[in-house]
Amino acid sequence: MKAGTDLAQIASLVGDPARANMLAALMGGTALTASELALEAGVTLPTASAHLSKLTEGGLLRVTRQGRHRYYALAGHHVAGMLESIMGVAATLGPRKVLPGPRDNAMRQARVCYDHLAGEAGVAMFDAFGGHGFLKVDDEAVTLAAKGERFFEDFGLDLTAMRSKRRPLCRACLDWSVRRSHLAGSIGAAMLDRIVEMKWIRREKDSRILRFSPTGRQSFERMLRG
Amino acid sequence: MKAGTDLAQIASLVGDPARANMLAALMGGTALTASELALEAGVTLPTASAHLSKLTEGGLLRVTRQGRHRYYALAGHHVAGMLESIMGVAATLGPRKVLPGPRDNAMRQARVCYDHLAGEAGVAMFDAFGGHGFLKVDDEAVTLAAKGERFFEDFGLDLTAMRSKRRPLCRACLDWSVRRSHLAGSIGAAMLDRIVEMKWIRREKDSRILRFSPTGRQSFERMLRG
DNA sequence: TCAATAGTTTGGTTAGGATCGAACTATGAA
DNA sequence: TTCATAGTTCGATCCTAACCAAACTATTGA
Repeated sequence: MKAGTDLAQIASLVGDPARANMLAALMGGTALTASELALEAGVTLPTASAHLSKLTEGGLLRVTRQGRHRYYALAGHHVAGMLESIMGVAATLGPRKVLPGPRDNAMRQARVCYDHLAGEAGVAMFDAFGGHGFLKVDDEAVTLAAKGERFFEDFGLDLTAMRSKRRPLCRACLDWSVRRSHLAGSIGAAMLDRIVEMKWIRREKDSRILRFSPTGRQSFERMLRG
Repeated sequence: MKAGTDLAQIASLVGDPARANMLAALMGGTALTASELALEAGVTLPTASAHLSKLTEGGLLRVTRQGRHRYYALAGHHVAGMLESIMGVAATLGPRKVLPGPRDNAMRQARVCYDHLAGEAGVAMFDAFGGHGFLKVDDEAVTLAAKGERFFEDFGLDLTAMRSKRRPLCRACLDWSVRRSHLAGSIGAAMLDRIVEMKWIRREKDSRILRFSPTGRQSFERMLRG
């Protein structure tokens, strides 16, 4: 009985379309202001404000005030993980009836899943790392292999710093668009950071879509080949 | 926009207290009839019936007819996983104000989480397996070690059969009651089966609670010591 | 100090959906 | 066949919560 109440409380927060759209927008990983989120959800500012209070009250969002702006972000990885797992269930409900538009296609190719690379590019990267023996993949269980340590360090990641954090180094995250796994965890996040830093990929404004630059795609594919 | 709609659709199914209670009851892993679920949720049969149609329609439940009974169960592990992840988020929202009753205490000790052992006993088992080097644990990433293969085979599990399934062998599942991980995946499920089979533990009727027999607890602890 | 922008609060409207009783269908038992 | 039990469908009621407009507060800039 108790468990059910808790379940319902959290789920009902996500269960409203306006709020769900806000949360989906925040899956992009960047903090957004109340007005941006109102626009995203297609409601007026007052309505958005009420929703945002509920979400923060409910522990799903974290808010930081900056001057006359209020930036909202997901409260943590556990929330992001929960949202992805809900999307995962949604994705199993039969293939989409509507044909994917161009926007959806871009999403399917490469997008950010909270703070790491997802979509076909993410899956390809995950598979390549497994194939080269950088990661030891036992379905959902992923561990870093010695060969991988060298590779990631060479690529510019600071593994020792990451190990000191509580967050797991590698994690498999089920991709709702492709129904296969991509790389999450702190290495996943750091890889995306580095790839953006090197300008292989550019984040599209106010969206989860990632766009490869022509040379970036080449470099990325060269990396996958090892 | 699209992602938000999907999110809301699934989440709103879980977001109703009556439905959430039904789902929580089904986390026990056993299929239940419509009347049992009505009782569990505290609603009349007609209401329950409506909810159950929505849940099956929505792809969260699977129903099998048996004579004049209809047995409902979770549609799959992805649904169970989603529910646990929602509970996980709920658990982070500050410690419970109300003191845990005796029922809650039993739950906290040992319960079934869909099909594997959870609660303090589950966490203890997970830690022991990690400590003995049966499992290699890198936070959430868990892999089976050679030493573990021998152990589990000796304990009576058929690993080769499990490997042929799509389900991962080992997975860490965050325990909402203890805020630490326990063992899920097919090995987790098989371990619970075996432990019940050997009568170390007995499932309490119509509940997720597991009760150790006195000798069972001794054997269990002996196993943990290795 | 005044104007402009960001966000919250208040009050009133509306719609969706949860609920139940009563009538109906289906399966099993006598 | 007839009765009992399991479950669904229908119709009506009721309540919550989402929504917006307008008024209000807070921060920045001039």
